[in-house]
Amino acid sequence: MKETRYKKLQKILKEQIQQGKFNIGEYLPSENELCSSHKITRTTARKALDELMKEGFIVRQQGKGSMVRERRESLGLLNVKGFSEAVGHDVKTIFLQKPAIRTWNLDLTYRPTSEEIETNCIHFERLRCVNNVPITLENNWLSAKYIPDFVGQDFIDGSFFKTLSQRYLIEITGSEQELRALPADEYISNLLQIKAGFPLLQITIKFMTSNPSLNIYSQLYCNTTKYPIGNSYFLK
Amino acid sequence: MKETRYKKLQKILKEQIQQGKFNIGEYLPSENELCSSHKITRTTARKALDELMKEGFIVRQQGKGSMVRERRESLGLLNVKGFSEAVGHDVKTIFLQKPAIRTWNLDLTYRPTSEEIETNCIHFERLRCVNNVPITLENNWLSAKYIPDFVGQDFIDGSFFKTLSQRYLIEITGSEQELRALPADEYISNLLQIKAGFPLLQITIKFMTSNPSLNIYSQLYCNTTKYPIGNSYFLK
DNA sequence: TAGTGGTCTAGACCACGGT
DNA sequence: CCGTGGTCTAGACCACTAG
Repeated sequence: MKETRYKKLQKILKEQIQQGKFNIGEYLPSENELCSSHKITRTTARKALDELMKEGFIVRQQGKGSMVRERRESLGLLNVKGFSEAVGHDVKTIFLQKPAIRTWNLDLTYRPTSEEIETNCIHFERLRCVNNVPITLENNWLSAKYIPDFVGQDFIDGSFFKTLSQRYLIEITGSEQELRALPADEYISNLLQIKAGFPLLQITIKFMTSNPSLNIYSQLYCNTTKYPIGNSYFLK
Repeated sequence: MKETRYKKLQKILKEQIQQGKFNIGEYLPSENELCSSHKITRTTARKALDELMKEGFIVRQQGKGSMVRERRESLGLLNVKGFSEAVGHDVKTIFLQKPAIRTWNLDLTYRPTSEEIETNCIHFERLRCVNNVPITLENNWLSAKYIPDFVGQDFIDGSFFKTLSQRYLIEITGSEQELRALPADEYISNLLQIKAGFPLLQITIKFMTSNPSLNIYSQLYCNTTKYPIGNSYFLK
């Protein structure tokens, strides 16, 4: 992905927020200050701030400035972020099935395109644990066509999305989700160490990527008792 | 709310999409065409298209154009849209408790600010039905301070958000949500005509508005068996 | 009144898609 | 090759906030 100027600034500011150089409630430098310190125009600086606002890092107010927001300590923005971005918890991942070529044997709301279904399918299954308690069961399917040599290799930093980005230059560009509350079946209740029939949040996701022919299909089952799924949304 | 140029264009295009002047899969006029036909610059035209993309109406692709997207026929984008925007269903709303001044007696994740808690609280409870089947129980709390004469009046077109917008010029600017799967308790299971213990999707929402001192606190219990909650998200 | 973010103009160059 | 959207510049005026 092209490293544009606004993305560079966005990344710098995000890291500074994450590293605590700007604490919650504090204000980022003003747009004009960012312009002169980074030798860019306001349009570019605003674009970076717009993106940070979309991601929920800041709120902006006319006449005041760009204030760092409290990002709720749920399991983070599940939308397009990876699980590993969840903060403040000891998060562990266990592969129940490592990535391998399998059939498009999925029972999902979002069906693969006919183009995809003619290709090989990569599938993997992971169990996500928080503080050593299994919280989420995750299944993923995607076409093998555009990601050669994907199976057998480890993920970069354990992150699927980072691997796609750094190794294949594929970025997530959007998602569609459907949410259901369902009783746990036998298989899942064993894995999540709960009683069968216990209510779980099922999240069915289709991730779109920068490659229009490549989508990622995921299905999650979440035990939301201790860690509800968080989500934030800002219009302007 | 100020009617800026990009908002005018955004509104025009959105209505044209909703009215079917541009069908799914078709392309909107190019940015340059919109510029000349509306006598604006590309910056302004792009801002309108950016907003439409954020709302999920279009996808844009370099070299091709802005294509009208299929908006899933679940129960719509529950994020910031009202329930009444759900399409393709016979939706009915029953007030269990009409808007009235009550106490801030809520058991929510998102707590009112200390500023809000010193004001009077308006509360109302609604049951939303699809095809005459009760699907969602909804509770809402908000400060009475900035919306004089709210109680006792009917909603415009039955829409709470439309009433806020048209009668008080208050717009929704963002939201935070938390999602949980929970077993139905006695009260809710009666209302939704399901067995006690049946899994429900609980959505706890804090809506932020254009008035920084006014937030809306909502809690929903959804029977997702027939109508899952939909949600889409696009980055650029 | 000074400084902030919100909107807007009139250009420019680039990367991508299809011809 | 041309038209598309993506990025960027260098300005301008406005509305809002706070001292």
